Amino acid sequence: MFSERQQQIVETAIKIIAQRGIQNLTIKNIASEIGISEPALYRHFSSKLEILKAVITYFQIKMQPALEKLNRSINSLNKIESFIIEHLKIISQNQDFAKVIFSEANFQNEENLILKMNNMMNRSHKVLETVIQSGQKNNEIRTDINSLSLIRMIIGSMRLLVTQWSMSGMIFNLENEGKQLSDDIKKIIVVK
Amino acid sequence: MFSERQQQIVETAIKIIAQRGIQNLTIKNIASEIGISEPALYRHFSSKLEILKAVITYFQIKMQPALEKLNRSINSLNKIESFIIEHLKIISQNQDFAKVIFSEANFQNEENLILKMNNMMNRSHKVLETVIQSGQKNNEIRTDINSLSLIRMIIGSMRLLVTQWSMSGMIFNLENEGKQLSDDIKKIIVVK
DNA sequence: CACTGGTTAGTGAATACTAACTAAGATAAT
DNA sequence: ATTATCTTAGTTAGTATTCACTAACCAGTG
Repeated sequence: MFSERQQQIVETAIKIIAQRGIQNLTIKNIASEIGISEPALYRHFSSKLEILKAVITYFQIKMQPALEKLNRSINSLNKIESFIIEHLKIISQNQDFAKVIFSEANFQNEENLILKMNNMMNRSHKVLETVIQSGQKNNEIRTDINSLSLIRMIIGSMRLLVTQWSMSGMIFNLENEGKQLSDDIKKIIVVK
Repeated sequence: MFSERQQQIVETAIKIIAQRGIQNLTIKNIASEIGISEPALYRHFSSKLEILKAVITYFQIKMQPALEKLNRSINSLNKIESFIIEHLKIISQNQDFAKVIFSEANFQNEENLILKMNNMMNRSHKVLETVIQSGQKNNEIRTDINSLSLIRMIIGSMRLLVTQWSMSGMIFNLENEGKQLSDDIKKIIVVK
């Protein structure tokens, strides 16, 4: 899908956004970070917009395993734990992701990018929704709470955790803190 | 604190960020939206950075009442409900806020702005933390869940709700949806 | 000898900000 | 009360810099 050079460009773009903000994502900065000239970039992407689209696609590819692994659990609560832990594992292994992935606002002014970003998010939410609803049917997850609220609490707290981790300068261990959060979420949603 | 013109500039800046993204927040765009010339802006703010600082201060001022009103309740659960509802009420009355206020990434490349934004957030979290901890002492809020996790679930779900509202084009009623979320949160944290 | 992936040199447009000037109103001196 | 001066908030016309992107050329590889 992406050539090696294209991958390098996308990774460099993410790095620049993470470290210096989207305002500093310029063709010149990407090129000089890689060590090639500006026009050389255009041999690999036809425009800056195409690079941004590729950034989102790259996220999608990288985060995919977090959605697949949860099928290995049968129990709904374990699936939810897996959903949380696997997402956080990938993010903590790709630290630059944290500053960029949940900042929809970064891409806000390009219709295409919003759509692409929304699709990615929605896919993720849909997976969690399915897990929750089947868990409620199986009487593993309490049914006196709206499933939409549960989704918002789970994904919302995950996202906030990542934001806090990123704003703190990655000062704490994301996976450990995620395990604690996941345990607390399980306690809260389980049928007693 | 802010002159009328300064207020108008700040409000226009928020409007532009909300509608066209931070990349389109230029002195020229602010000026022409207001109907004055670019240099006239510099009579009111010494630089673009000062305008962005003022944007954050403006948020702080506007959101302040949401933190004050919760003291009118005695019950901890009601305080939490008030925390959620009052925040959402202000945001739904200032729709442009939604796209900007929770996007820390927008201000990511200026040390001063990150600090200012973090302070604002932390103040808000501290208030909620106090409520939760005193609620746990009074046996109104369950103590088998880490208070930090509770904070993350409440604020995280609130933020996600606002993000979804904003990304959907404000298609649903934020306050109603917030009431539902708040009810579900109360159910989940109350001691039974 | 064509293709791939580089180069140098440049373009027009946009950006934050400045210089120099001005008209209207407030304040102060006579 | 009139005149002189200062301040405020605006203007037009610029500046240097940066931006995304292009033209034209070139060296190595199959």
